Amino acid sequence: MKIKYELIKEEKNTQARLGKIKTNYGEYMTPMFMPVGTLATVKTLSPEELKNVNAGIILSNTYHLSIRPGEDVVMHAGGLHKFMNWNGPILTDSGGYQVFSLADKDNIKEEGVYFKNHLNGDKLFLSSEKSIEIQNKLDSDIAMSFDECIGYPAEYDYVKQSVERTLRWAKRGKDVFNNDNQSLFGIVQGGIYPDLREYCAKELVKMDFDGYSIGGTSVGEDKPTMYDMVSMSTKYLPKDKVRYLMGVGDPIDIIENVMRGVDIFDCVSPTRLARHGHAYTKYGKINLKNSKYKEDFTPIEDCDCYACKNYTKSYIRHLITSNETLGARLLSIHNIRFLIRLTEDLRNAIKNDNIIEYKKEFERNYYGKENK
RNA sequence: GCGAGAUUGGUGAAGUGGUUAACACGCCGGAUUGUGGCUCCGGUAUGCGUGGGUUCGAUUCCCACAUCUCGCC
Repeated sequence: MKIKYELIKEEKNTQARLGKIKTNYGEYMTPMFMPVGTLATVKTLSPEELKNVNAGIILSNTYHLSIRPGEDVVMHAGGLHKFMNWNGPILTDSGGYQVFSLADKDNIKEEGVYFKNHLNGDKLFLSSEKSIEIQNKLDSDIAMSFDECIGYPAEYDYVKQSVERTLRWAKRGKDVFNNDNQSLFGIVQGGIYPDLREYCAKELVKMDFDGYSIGGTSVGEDKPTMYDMVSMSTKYLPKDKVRYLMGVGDPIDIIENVMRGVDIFDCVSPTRLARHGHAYTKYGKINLKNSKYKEDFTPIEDCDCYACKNYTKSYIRHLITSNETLGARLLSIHNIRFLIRLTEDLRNAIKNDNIIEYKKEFERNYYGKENK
């Protein structure tokens, strides 16, 4: 089936929305946070551990899986869910972000993008049609259109022609898309330019996608600019479809963008920060590698996750500084749980129409002096 | 006991009669937003075994002492 979004409630004072999405693998409330599992694994976590932090949809990647093990391997395994033993919904990114992070601008052509395989240097080609075909074989629940994620700063003229091309790619992908068991999202680009965001969003809506993403943010711009980019995108998206802000993020960014009408987020931060020894806490991000935690025999914080229920900062610090994988795993569990719990709290705030107060309180703690 | 060589941060070490004593590791911090776990960026010896001497100036040259290593008795 296609995913279905049901708008349950709009918050009184902001554009925040409480919703529910129905998928092939159950129903989930939004706003929600999707852990990133690029290579068919949320790094260091087992599916059981993901369930235990109350994860809903997880994200995986077309480009990476196509290189290794190859989409045919995944297909022969019976699809991504069976392959990785995840019986929840999966969204696959199209490889569009890799256009931004891995390809040379000169290699972005109308027909598609020429990459150098980041593992062995092999020449690779990814196009709108090919991305859809791969995602089809991977058998994700939600596929993304192939787009160009534009960096910042970018000249108006470049962004304009890039948006036009992204729209043509979206159309081409949709034309070859033929799978009643998978949904397809369009991606709003347009950089920092309001008229291009508007144009892109409206054109995508005309094509009638199953959901809409906002891309091209968090690529070097400052926070107010990023929030504006989101506002000028959600403004033109239909209320009866889900909105997904790609690659964000940071706890404060999640709150800010929920207030701008975003339903779904994903970000590598919780797991990447974990691998580098950082933990989110109510009182801000902490670095467990700091020597002050050497003999801190208390949990990371008052939290319901497995790491906080069973381990101390001192022990996790020891694991991280010793490069033991359990350290990264415990911190990943905590950080993902932190962001998922944040979205749970935001859902309550929407129900109670007090999201502005919630944000103020959150920021007071997060940026406060306590525990620093 | 005699002879030779050595002694520079937490570690391995480079180096020079004249501004801030190289580099690496470690350590101490920081970064990380549609994932390369890679990585990146800062900081880290007021000091060159100890005490004298030569010199305008010594970690560098000279002397004594201490300690270490290797050889000989």
